[in-house]
Amino acid sequence: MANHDMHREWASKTRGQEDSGHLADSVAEILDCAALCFTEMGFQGTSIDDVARRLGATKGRIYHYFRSKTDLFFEVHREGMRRLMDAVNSAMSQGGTGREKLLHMIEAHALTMMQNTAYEAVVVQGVHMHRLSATTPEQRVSLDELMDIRHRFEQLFVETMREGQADGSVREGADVSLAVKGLLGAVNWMAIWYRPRPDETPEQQQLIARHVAELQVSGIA
Amino acid sequence: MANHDMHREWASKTRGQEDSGHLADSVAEILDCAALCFTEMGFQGTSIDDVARRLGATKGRIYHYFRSKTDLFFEVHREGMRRLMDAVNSAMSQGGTGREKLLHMIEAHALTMMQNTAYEAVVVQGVHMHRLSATTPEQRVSLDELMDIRHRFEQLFVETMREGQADGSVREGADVSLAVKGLLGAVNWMAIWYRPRPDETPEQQQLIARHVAELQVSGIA
DNA sequence: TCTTGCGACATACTCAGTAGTATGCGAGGT
DNA sequence: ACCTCGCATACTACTGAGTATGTCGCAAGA
Repeated sequence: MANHDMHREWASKTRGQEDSGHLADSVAEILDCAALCFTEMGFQGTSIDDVARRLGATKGRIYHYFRSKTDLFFEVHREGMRRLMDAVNSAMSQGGTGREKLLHMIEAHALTMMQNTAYEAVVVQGVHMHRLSATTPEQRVSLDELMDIRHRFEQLFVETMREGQADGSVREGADVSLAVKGLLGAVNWMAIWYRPRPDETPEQQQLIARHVAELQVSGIA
Repeated sequence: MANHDMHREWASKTRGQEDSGHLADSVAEILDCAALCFTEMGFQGTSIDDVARRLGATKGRIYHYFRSKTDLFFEVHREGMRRLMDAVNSAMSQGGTGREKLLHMIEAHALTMMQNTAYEAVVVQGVHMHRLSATTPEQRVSLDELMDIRHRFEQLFVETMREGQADGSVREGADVSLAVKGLLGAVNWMAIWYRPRPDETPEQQQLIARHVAELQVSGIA
């Protein structure tokens, strides 16, 4: 019970300023291992013991910081979304026409997917879970919160695309909402097929990301 | 063991000509319910008892026709892929330039996604599972087989796009493989966000499908 | 007509795995 | 000397896949 409150405090702390202790390291380490396990074996397919084993520890350590398996999953998801948001927000705030901004946003999104495969694969999984009715009452609150963030994320693209239509850099007549769902789908799907080559340089990653973004903006014809 | 062989025979029968008995109905009914359960609660989140309950029956009925839960899942997946393949193959065989064919193929794919939400959601889930290392030796054989079909499916798009580049209807310079992964991602992502409106007519569905296809071919700019 | 066999399930188990808990325990700070 | 943090250990209770066996109806042969 005291434990329980501590977790929540923790969540807000990490979201705010980084605590300069070993605590943050320990939590981050757990999140990293959890992200890998969830990515490789899925949420239900991963047992807490799996994560613990990967940590070289036992359940005790995990349950000391997280109330439940679901809580752990959501925290990984949240971190993944945070990284996505940061990257896209940053790209969006660098001026240009609507079309240019959109291009940079998609590119940033793609690059983040490629550089955080584990976390972002969990994010994609979480979006899937939204359909899933199999959630306890309390978990649904967390899920809804995350889906709200997800929605705001999507709105960033919608707004920028509308901006592009206003300044003439994006063609009119297209259903903006549908177009955004399409391009986000294309990028999110990278979680399925993209695997970093062992010798892949950041420059090569950037090239792929740019290519994906250009295709979504300009099409193939 | 005799049971086991029966299942396999069965699979080939259903893939060939329809048997005009109650057997096919019973199996199809199970597949339908399983597709819904897997879609709503995920593979691991669905218990055989869940499927049975939805059928208004018990485990016995399911295990009479399927060796294991995994087998059931794969059979649903296979059916979903079959429907996709049929639709896309049919669209591809209707002439036109490479670009036109590609447009029709994407449209057919999208429409199939919208008209078979449960089965196709399972297909998407199955593609996810390919990453998952958590599969028993024998299951991996089935999974690999399905991934092979999946790969041939993807190749249909790749070939058609190359055809389009040859006849000048698709622009050169684009990485064909990457482009195909992008557009397939956009369409597959429909499994996440698309829900048929209660009063949605087939014509409206067709419009959405066409729009999605056009966006992928022409881009937004 | 009887019965014999089998197909199509239902019932009643087993048992391994797993989320979550309760408690122990050493180290470091005060 | 004590107390709390940061875990490890040792449970519990339950779920859920798979199995073994029973049962009922029907169809074909004798």
